[in-house]
This record gives sequence, C-alpha cells and structure tokens, in this order.
Amino acid sequence: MGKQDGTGRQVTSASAVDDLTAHLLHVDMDAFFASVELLEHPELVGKPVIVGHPSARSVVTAATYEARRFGVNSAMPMAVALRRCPQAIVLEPHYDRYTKYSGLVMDIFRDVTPLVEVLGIDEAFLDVAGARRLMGTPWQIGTRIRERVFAETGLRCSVGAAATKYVAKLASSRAKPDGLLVIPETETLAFLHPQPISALWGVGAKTAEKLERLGLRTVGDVANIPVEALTRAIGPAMAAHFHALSWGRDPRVVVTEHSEKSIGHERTFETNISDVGELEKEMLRLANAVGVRLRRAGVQARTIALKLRFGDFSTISRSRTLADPTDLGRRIYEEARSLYAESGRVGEPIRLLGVRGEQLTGRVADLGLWDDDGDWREAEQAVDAITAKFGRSLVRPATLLGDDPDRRMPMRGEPT
DNA sequence: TCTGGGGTCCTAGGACCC
DNA sequence: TCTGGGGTCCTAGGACCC
Repeated sequence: MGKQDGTGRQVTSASAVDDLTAHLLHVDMDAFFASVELLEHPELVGKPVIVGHPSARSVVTAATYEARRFGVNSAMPMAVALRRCPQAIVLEPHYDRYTKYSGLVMDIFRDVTPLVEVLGIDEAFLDVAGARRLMGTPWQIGTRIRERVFAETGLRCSVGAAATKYVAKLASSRAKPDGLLVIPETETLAFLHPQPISALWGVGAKTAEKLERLGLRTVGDVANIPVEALTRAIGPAMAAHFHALSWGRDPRVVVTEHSEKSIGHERTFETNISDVGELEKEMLRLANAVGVRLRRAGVQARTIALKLRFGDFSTISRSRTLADPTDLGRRIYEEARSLYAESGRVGEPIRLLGVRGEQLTGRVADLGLWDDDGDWREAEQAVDAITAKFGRSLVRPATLLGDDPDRRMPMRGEPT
C-alpha cells in the first residue's frame, strides 16, 4: 500500500504488479451517472446520492458509494432503496449529460488504441498489445488513462488488465473504486479460483443457485468439477463456457464494430391499464418510435414482437414473422394489435407493454411511404431521447455488417 | 422489498424439407 | 406401410447484462 497513482488517490499494492501479457484492458467508470450528477452538484460530494425517477414503480439507476454503504444498488426498487437510506438525495437522470461524458471518455480510449470495444455507456475493452512501444506497459497505460479521464472530465474510473477479456473485467471490478489491477497471465488461476461463483460473467441469481446446489462456492470449485456434472445442472452450453472461464480460457477478442439485432421500446405504466383503447394508444406510440428508429438505422424488421406484463408480473410474448419486412410504425402497430387480440388476454390489467422489431434486414426498397399515423413529433422526440440515452444512433445492422464469425464474439459455450 | 428499459443469447418443441 | 436423421426456420420463455 501507499503507492500513489497519478490521480492522487491510493491504489492497492496489487496494482503495482505489471506484466506485458496483460494486454487487454477493461475500463469501467465509477458510479458513472451519479458521478456526472455530482459534477453539477459539487455540494453533494460525500453524501448518499441516488439517481432515478422518484415514481412508485421506478428503480435505482445509479448510486454513489456513500449510498451503497447503506445497501443501495442499481436496479433496486426505489422504495427499497429509500427505506434503506432515507436520507439519500434523489436526483433525476440526465441521459444527455451521460452521453456527452461517455463520448469524451471513449475518445480518450481511442487515442490509446483503435481497438476499443464499447460496452454500454460507461465501459470499454481496449487491446493495447500494439500500443506498448509508444505508451509503455499495461500498468503504465492504465495509469495514464485514469489520469487523463480525471483531468479531462473530473470523473474516476477503474481499470483491470489481463490476458483475457473476462479476467480483465473481473480485475476492474475488484479494483473499484478508483483503482487499477493488473493480473499477469501466470497469476490468473491464483486470482480466479478463490472468487465466488457469482464472479463468473453470466452467472446470475438462478444459475448461482443451481451451482450452489452442487456444492460449488468458488470459481475454483467450478474448475474442478467434471464438466458432465456441470452439464446436467446448467446445460451443455453454459457448462462448457463457465468451465473454460474458470480455467482462465476466454478466446473472445476485442470487437470494435457493433450491430443491432433488434430494436424495441417498452413502457411500465404508473398504474396498470385494462382499457383496450388506452392500451392501443400506447401501442401505437411505441410502434411509431420503433418505426422511426428502424428507418434511421436504414433497416427493416422481418419479425414483430409484442410483450405484455400483467399485474402479477407474469410476462408473455407473442411474435409474428411477416411476408415482407417493414419499417413503418403503422404496419408495426397493426401487427402488434393483432398479436394482442389473439393473445387471449385482452382486457386484463397490463403493467408493461413492449413492441420490438426483430430479424433486421437492410431496407429492401425505399418506397417513400414514411407516412405513419399518430403523433410524428412525439415519436421523433422519443427516439431522440433514446439516442441521447444510449448513443446508439451510429450502429449498423447485423445484416449490413455481415456475420463473419471471426469478427463477432463467440456465443456462450460456442466451440472455438 | 416488489421489481426500468435497452438489449443479447440459449433452450426446446414443432413444422417442414431433403 | 412404417420409419430414419440432419438441417433450418419459427415461436415462447427465461436468464442475464449494462
């Protein structure tokens, strides 16, 4: 301990470890949304702050570390969070700000290497194998990134470096907050095996439960159980995938291009809706927003999917593949309405309604038929809000990018 | 405690073709 | 007359991630 990095904060002694094999960096912003809000509200620094809508059915979007000390976490119902931390200050999210800072940060990464894989709004993988001569070792590069991010944005981030993506990501999460952790290839298993099974990327509550029923507690336990036993519990794909990860094997490379496979919108209502007319009005709004985004992306959807969540939180989905793909809100709406009518659940109280276009294809022909019904302006504004939120407007569809297996991430359990 | 909104991927059954 | 196996597409549901 006691080593200072350039941001003036303490870093753990482990971060002093350096190694040229650790050429994959995972950079993760610390409490990103909340930290951005604090830039606008410096008087709240050091206080428990929660970002999220204050409505009854909302969840926590982000929380400062001060709030997390009370047991507040992302995706937690707001009501629960406020019960755990009544003195928390709740701030409305400002997605346009997060998008702006995300862009600044990603540009810093791209100064280091063109091999940047953006993961959501506040994370990225960097392959710095080729940046060594100019910028030094992974530890030096990670330190430099952290200095620059803080100097240019006032935000803190954590960096993990390893020989594989998975270990780099795990390392950054262990370095948090405001830390840097390099895992040399030779120390991968020593780092990995004591971790809890929940540290396996892709193991959530359900899978963890199944693994625990086998008596598995750590990543090392998963590594040392026969794959057959693992397969019986969680299926062949997950078994092979997690077994490989537990031995530090992860062949996934950094992929700079992203292609969307579906485009959709959904909305949870403040109170459940049973009225069919009201529901269809909302359906049209969602369908129009989907249509706008399809056209902006220059694609059409071959399949339209409808999602319904009922008062008891049970959820169903219905989908239909069309003879001709579409990017028209009206057409999407008609399909969604017919799926709803055929669902056998008409009139039941609905908590959430969702409309999605799937199986995206390049636009077949521009017929100049962009004449959606409904409120155009509203749909456009909805799309602008989403674009501001996720910065996804520049993505290209899968069919235009191609499905070159060498350039996409292997799926879980896919033989490589 | 009562569960957002954007997505991706996997599983499994049935239809259909060869 | 009865029975194949491989492959692809479609649909529904579920788990997971950020």
